[in-house]
Amino acid sequence: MPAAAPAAPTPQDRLILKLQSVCPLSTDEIAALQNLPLVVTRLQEDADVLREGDRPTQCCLLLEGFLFRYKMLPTGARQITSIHVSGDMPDLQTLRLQVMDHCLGALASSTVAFIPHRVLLALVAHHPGIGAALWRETLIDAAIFREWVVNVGRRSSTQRAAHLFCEFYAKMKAVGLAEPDGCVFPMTQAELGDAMGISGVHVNRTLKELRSLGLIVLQPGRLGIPDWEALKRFGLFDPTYLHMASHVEV
Amino acid sequence: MPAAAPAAPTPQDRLILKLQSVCPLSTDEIAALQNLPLVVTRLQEDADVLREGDRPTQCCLLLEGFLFRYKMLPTGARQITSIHVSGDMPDLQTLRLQVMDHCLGALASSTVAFIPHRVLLALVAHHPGIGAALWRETLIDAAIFREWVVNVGRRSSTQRAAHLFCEFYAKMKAVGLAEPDGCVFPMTQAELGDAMGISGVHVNRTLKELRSLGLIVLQPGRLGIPDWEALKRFGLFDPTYLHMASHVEV
DNA sequence: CGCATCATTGAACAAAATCAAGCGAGGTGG
DNA sequence: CCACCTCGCTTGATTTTGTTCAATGATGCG
Repeated sequence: MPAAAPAAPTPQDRLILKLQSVCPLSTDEIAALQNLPLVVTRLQEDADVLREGDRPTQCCLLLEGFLFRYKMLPTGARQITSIHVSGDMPDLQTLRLQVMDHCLGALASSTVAFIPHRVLLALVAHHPGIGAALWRETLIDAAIFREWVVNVGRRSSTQRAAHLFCEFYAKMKAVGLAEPDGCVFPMTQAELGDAMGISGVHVNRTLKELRSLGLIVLQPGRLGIPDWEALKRFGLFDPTYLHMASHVEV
Repeated sequence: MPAAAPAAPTPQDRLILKLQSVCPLSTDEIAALQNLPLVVTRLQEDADVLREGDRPTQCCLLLEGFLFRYKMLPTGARQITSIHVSGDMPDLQTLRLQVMDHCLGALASSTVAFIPHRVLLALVAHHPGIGAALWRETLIDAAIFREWVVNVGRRSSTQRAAHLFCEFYAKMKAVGLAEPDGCVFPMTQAELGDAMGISGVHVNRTLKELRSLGLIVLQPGRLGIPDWEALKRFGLFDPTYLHMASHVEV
């Protein structure tokens, strides 16, 4: 038997941390979450977790990697509607909305933990605080969608890209996955285009401009941010809509 | 004392109807809703119910008229993110998100009923079914935001307008406010532009084209839809994302 | 090495913004 | 009553932004 290592953070711990960053939890509630039965699964890059029309019976908690939500148009065009990092539960809404109106896929190879609806519903029924925290999670999701409508509808392509990078970096920082001058970044230019509502070619020119302004250093797999304040200013980024706990700094 | 008229529908009734269209309610829960204390208020056109940064202590139920949510950019540009009809609670998220990250205004003169957070929170605590229904309401809200991201990001301006009209008509129909060939329509062309992420001038040309295709008949205050199926087809409108009760037909 | 994917660039074209002007209905005050 | 004003709608001309098509690098991997 191996010697007891310093307690590795379990998937449950990650969920507890996430919910506590949103609402305080009681000892009882924490204990209940500790005992949550989870099925941990590995996802290939580009694999779909859920497709439009699916009626899932479980929710997933993203442990490692990146997921994203998107819709396909009959024309073949794709619009990405959100990007998710560790700790997110991107299909939490299926607890109350039976049928998926969009797809959920893996932007990079990722690890997720599945929790049956049955278990989550029981948890919410017995622990109102957890229910409140989960509800709040979905409301923050909605706030981010609103901001994306603004981003796609009313910002220039350079501001749009800057704003997207700001949001991504802020989310990464909030879960401790960012360095002071950048973070991992999993999106290709084509994917960025589908997220910003512009063509891939135009993404390239847009990034070129941001680069020439010294606002970003984009290498495959990594987003470098030499001057965070400057990027925020340029993208007119106001993190209020992320509704982060007051102790998280952006 | 006036003779008892045939029971006029109270604001409470409207809320019950709305929630029942989303989740079945128990007799107990219906009784609790019947006794909800409400403050009915009249709003002028263009009046704001809430502004960015506000920390409201009540939610509003739209009884009559039209509200809309929007964000102002530092540049002065505006993006409308949703349009609301009778029965909607467009600030329900304030129950769990203390600070407003956007504005809520009246598109036309309207009547709303205010319910204190305190009362709603007690209701949710004692009646899980009502909590589930309210949560679901906010999730449908989020689903509509997702569709707006797609609309603004990936549809041509004509499809975009057609899709917006489809959504509006479907929502009006669901609350019994539509005729077979159209409905009241409260938006000016400038407001349409701010909802679709295009300029006012371009809205005009877009509408001209939809009109010339025989898809809409737009008079001030009214949206005429000569051929609903044709409009749906043109706007690639799939109402799944509205998550309406199965008995509502679109 | 050869293939696949992603990034990059140029050129022609299309969509939409901007600027500018005019029209028409409704409301107000002299 | 009518001149006048405002607001919303409409249209043309010009410029900007972004798309599409096409081709070329770069990189990594079996």
